[in-house]
Amino acid sequence: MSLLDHPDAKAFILHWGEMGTQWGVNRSVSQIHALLYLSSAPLPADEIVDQLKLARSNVSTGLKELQGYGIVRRVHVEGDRRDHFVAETDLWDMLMRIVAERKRREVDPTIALLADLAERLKQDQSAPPQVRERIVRMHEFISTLGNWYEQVRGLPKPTLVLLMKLGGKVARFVSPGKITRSKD
Amino acid sequence: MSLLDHPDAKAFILHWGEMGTQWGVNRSVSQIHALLYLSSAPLPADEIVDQLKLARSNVSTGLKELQGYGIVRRVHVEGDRRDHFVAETDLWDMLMRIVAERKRREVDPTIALLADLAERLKQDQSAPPQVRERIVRMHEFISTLGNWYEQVRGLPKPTLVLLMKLGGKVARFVSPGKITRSKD
DNA sequence: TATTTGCTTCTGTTTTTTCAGAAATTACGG
DNA sequence: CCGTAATTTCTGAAAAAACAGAAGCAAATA
Repeated sequence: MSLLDHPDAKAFILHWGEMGTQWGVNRSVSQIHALLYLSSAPLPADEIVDQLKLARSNVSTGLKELQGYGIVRRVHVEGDRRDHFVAETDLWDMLMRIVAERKRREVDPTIALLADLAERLKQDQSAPPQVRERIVRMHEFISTLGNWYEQVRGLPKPTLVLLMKLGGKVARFVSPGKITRSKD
Repeated sequence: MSLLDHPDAKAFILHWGEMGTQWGVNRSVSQIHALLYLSSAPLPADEIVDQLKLARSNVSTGLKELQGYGIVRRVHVEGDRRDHFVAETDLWDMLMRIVAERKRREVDPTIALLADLAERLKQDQSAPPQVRERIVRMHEFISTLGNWYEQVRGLPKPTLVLLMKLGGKVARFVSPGKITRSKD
């Protein structure tokens, strides 16, 4: 029996698909992800074809994409030749993997380009000062974000969860003006 | 003289445009944004048309979109009937505005839907337990992220910058196991 | 080793998005 | 107010992306 027959599961899967399109992810890909996320058992590609009414070829491509993000993996099912697929169900892990991959694909190349431009502009006397200054600042800004991310993603998950729950209260430790020094 | 004649400015603008497309933003829109970001003076729409070689109509739409994000604003230029436009140059403000707007447009509706589905599923005995459980967890997860964001965005900018620089070191205050209690 | 089964890659079609130009509307100056 | 300049909205064309089905390939079975 298909998950798509449950109106709520269906609503979830369709919405997830639309979400994807808004963030530059193919609709089919995010629908496949949503379906696997809700599924209680590993699904073979054919099953996904039937439920989402997609062509076999696209399901194949979509699964590859999701595996590239590391949020879907192939599993072997006893006595079945076909590959089966399951989605990551730990939502922290899922988010972290998505962010990591998008950084790798999109942000890192951007930082590399900005570094390059900033470097060249520092030499170039003929460049309009505004251009130099603003590209340099953009480079610094995105690099700073990148460094912050690299540090935070290294923290153990329970710490992250704790920090998240703490919300704005972390600010108490770093009231500006009084620089908090760690006693190493 | 056009900014597009500077190879570095041009590279920046073109790359910014491609970045946009990857995150679900129209290429023209992000190019317009990049051009305004680098520009030393407010630009009228015609100027943008000339430099980026876009149709006047699309520049109009693009500017409206950017104003919707709050990262471009109209300014009046002495003795010129035409509207002129400038981009936000404080990158923190820029980022915060983009995030705020995307949350409003895409995340908030998602949370609303998930709340709805989770609510209904708690009643529904016929629903597969996996479906109920996972939709509920997704709702909790995204809501938690949303709450965290709402708190953090309220912090003064200098505090944010400080926290960012602190990076993973904030973890020292919240070592798991030892729950940090605030003394209110 | 031939045959079936499952998976992927390729190709042409369909759908969606982007975009230019025309038409319409609004604001401004005389 | 009338005419003109500036901007926005509408519409159809062009470009890009998504997709289905076919063909190709690989692996397993017999």
